[in-house]
Amino acid sequence: MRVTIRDVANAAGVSAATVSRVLNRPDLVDSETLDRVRSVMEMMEYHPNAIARGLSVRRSETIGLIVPGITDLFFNELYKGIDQESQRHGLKVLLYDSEHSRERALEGFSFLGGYQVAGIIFTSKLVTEDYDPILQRLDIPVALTLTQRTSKTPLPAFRVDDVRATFELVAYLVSRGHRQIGMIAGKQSDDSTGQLRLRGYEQGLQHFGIPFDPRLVEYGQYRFDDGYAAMQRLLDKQPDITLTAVCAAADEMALGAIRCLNDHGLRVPEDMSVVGFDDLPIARMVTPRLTTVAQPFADIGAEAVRWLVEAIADNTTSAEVGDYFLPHRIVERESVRTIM
Amino acid sequence: MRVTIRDVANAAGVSAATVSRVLNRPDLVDSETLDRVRSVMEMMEYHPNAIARGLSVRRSETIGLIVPGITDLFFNELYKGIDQESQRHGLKVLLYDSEHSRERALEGFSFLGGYQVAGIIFTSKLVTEDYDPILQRLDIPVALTLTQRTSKTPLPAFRVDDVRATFELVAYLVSRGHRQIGMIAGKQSDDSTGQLRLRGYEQGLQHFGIPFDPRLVEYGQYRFDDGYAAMQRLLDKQPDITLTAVCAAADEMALGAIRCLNDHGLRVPEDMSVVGFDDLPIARMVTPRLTTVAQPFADIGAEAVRWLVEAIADNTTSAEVGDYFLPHRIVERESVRTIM
DNA sequence: ATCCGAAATGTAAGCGTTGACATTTCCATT
DNA sequence: AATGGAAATGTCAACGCTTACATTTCGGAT
Repeated sequence: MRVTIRDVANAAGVSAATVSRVLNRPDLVDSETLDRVRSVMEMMEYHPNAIARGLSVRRSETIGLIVPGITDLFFNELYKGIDQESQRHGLKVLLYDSEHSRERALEGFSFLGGYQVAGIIFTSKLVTEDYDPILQRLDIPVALTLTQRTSKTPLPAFRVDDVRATFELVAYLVSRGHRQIGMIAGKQSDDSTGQLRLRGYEQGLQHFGIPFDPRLVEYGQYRFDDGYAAMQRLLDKQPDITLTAVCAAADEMALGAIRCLNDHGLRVPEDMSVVGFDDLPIARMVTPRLTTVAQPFADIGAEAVRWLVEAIADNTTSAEVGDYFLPHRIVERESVRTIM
Repeated sequence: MRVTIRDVANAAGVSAATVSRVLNRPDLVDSETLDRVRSVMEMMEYHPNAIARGLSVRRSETIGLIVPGITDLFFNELYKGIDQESQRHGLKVLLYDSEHSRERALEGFSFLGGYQVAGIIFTSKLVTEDYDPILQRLDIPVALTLTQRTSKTPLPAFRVDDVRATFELVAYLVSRGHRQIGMIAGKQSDDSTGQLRLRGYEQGLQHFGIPFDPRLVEYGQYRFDDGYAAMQRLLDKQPDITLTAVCAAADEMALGAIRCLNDHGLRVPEDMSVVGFDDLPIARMVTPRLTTVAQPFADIGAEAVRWLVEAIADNTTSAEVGDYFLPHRIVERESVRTIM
């Protein structure tokens, strides 16, 4: 049987309330008592029961995190940012993997609710209107990361400006002499991010007077194999179309595209330039090092936590709601060739 | 205010105990009552409070997971395996990142203890004797993954046979005509896995009558940059030593080594063969695809959970303790050249 | 010495569940 | 109709902690 607050109290010759106070409001207890109780705690190896505390104060010092998939390569950085910032505020994070399923994501909310989380960070490709009922009923703050809000419920969204970033990526390519630029975009139907990046691509072309050709864009679900397959389809359209560069909506897809090109005996960047999106840790590990736009995943996570902490403190379920754009950055490496 | 079990009870005209029973022992309640209570729950959107339940039954349906670092590339797979198997048993996993620090790892135990976890999966480079006091005092089962037990406390360890696997890797290299094989090993001092793999390397050489030359081995801490630096040191020793292949103790270090080689204008596998260890998802994404030994991370995690579940049920803190070797597998890809 | 307010500590109820035990209901026997 | 026992339900304390409120202690001002 673990040692409880009462055991400590008895051993120290005080009441449980006093022990509780040395834990939570040490300023309220006599310095002598404080020392005594503390040393007793030490001696007895007392560790407060977070569950009991949670029940008593009616909320745990915990925030929930719902992610679409643990194995998504961006997950690690995002989690790191969230975890570290949470710790700074004495919060614990409870993880929930929605496995890219809408139903599981929805379940996630009530699951986390059962754990009395003080707030929830939600990451997903998409937040649609079917979330509204749940969201509305939730009496704890929710922050979105890496997603655009599309539901009616006002929710803050922490992300980069995907349109702008992709626009700049195209501009970068153009500045290197490219005019025939393909796109491997995110699956449109179920994903707002994919749409935003595609729009950025279109705007980029338009801005430089390059006509948009739908044949130059293929779609995928952000994974390596999707990138590979999309590149393959692009290649199959030759010689109908010709490309000097491909812009992928995610690093993983960019790697897939590169692999596909390599398998066809094409070299990057000599024969084809490829850019990605995300700047995953692996982007700098591969050959050629991938030119891409960096998303500050850790900052995005940390920022979301900060917002949550504030919202929790204010007891508003919606502090300053809106889109919070975090700065992206084009990381120039080796996967783009300059055309004269 | 969330709806509680008593609210449901009132609304359904039964006692809280009955509601509790429909939740936990539906067989004990009249089918009519069952339906009624259930529909009331539905209607009121009742979600049981896991915290209160945990306090009442004196343990949460939760297991703790302590990992050395979230950003370690193998983490995702391991977590996935653990999470999925846990779910199957109605368990939730609570994550704790020790950030590669011994102190934090130790803290992890009491932290998780505070959450009344029913068991703990511990992953780390090293479990030394200083863990013993804590481990011994813990009244919940603990399973190790990816680590060898070095502490006195008997703990089950789920991992691959590192010695054997590295041995086979060397054998593979030899079968491809290599005799001058370098090694990028794990930092010896603080890491048993590193030692095991080095031993496998030595045994491999010995088995094939190749003299062991300490100048051919360099050390790193498993990260990309360590691999890069170690490869650099190896290269610097030329022409004192000559190498046709390098065996890295981790995929990430193998990638670092490859980058280093590339930066020196050397091609893999034409100029140098490289093998890794882990078979991370990225191993198949890079060019050349990395030949490596696959660790079944997900299975390792799942297996550990299964053991834990059993130990929890048996209420032994140590069911069948010992080393559980999971099958590894050499994955032959493109980073090794056959020498005639 | 006396009194007062502040400081320190104690008391006890309550957080939402569960589970041992007690009570009631119901049905099959007789 | 009476009875026994199983089935269904209810009562209440307990889980470990916090917190509002009550009580005691203390030090200074009178």
